[in-house]
Amino acid sequence: MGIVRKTKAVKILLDLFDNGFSAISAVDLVERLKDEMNKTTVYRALDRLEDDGIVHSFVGKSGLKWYAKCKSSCTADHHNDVHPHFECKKCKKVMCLPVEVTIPNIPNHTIDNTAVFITGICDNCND
Amino acid sequence: MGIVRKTKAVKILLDLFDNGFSAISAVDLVERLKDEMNKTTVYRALDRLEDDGIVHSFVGKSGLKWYAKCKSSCTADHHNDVHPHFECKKCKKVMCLPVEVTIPNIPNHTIDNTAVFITGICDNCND
DNA sequence: TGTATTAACGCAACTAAAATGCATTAAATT
DNA sequence: AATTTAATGCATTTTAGTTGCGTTAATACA
Repeated sequence: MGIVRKTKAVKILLDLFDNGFSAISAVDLVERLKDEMNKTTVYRALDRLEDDGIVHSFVGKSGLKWYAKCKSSCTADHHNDVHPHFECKKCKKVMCLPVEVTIPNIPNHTIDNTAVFITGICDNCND
Repeated sequence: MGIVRKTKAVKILLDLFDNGFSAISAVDLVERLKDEMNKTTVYRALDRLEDDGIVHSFVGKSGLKWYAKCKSSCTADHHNDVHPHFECKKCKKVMCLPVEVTIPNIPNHTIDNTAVFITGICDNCND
């Protein structure tokens, strides 16, 4: 369960997440890191980082898996900080939105997890 | 563009959607209809049905593509009736929720589309 | 109602994301 | 420094979905 060893791969990944990616897809990471580590390593390291609540994942509109660093202290089974993810159809960037989305109460349903995925045009492209 | 001919495949699909599926994944449809039509046919017919605003699609938590029949009159480019989709982790069923979800205003962002995917336990399994 | 047109189909092959098995390597622990 | 085993690399596999192409069948029209 979770990260046990601070390997080179894990350090590189954490460094990438710290240096400004709001969110990045697994595919992008594999491509970007192809000279530094095997794609299997990327997938497995991301899995462990997610297990430890260091990053969270979500699927984009196309079904691709995206990763972003957690803000608050999330754990394996408890992800606080549930925020929408936004994909700009112009610059293709995906980012976490620091906004609260409230889901109306649904009778007799137990809500476990809510994922909100928004597409549109981001502030940067909206000038 | 869209459905032009009422083929056997299209009729079978529409019949399935009418007879009680709240939502069904493409994979499930391919499996369920494997004796009646080719998987390529399933994918292509679903594409056309979606183009015509007869069904809508969304990606589940695992990245699989799901389809459900549209309630209101949706067209190719305009899907009214944007509702959350709910996956029960017990019975694995996915359904459309007849609820409004309001996304808070996000400064300088143009919102194009919003997908809300909720996981939890449905009313049927919650007894 | 028969014939022509072409959308839709079936099949095989392909693509891309992600997972798996296994031998090897390198963190951590002593 | 030696030991332990988590983590890695590489090859292979799995799975969802797509594409090309020859054939079939739904529609239109004579």
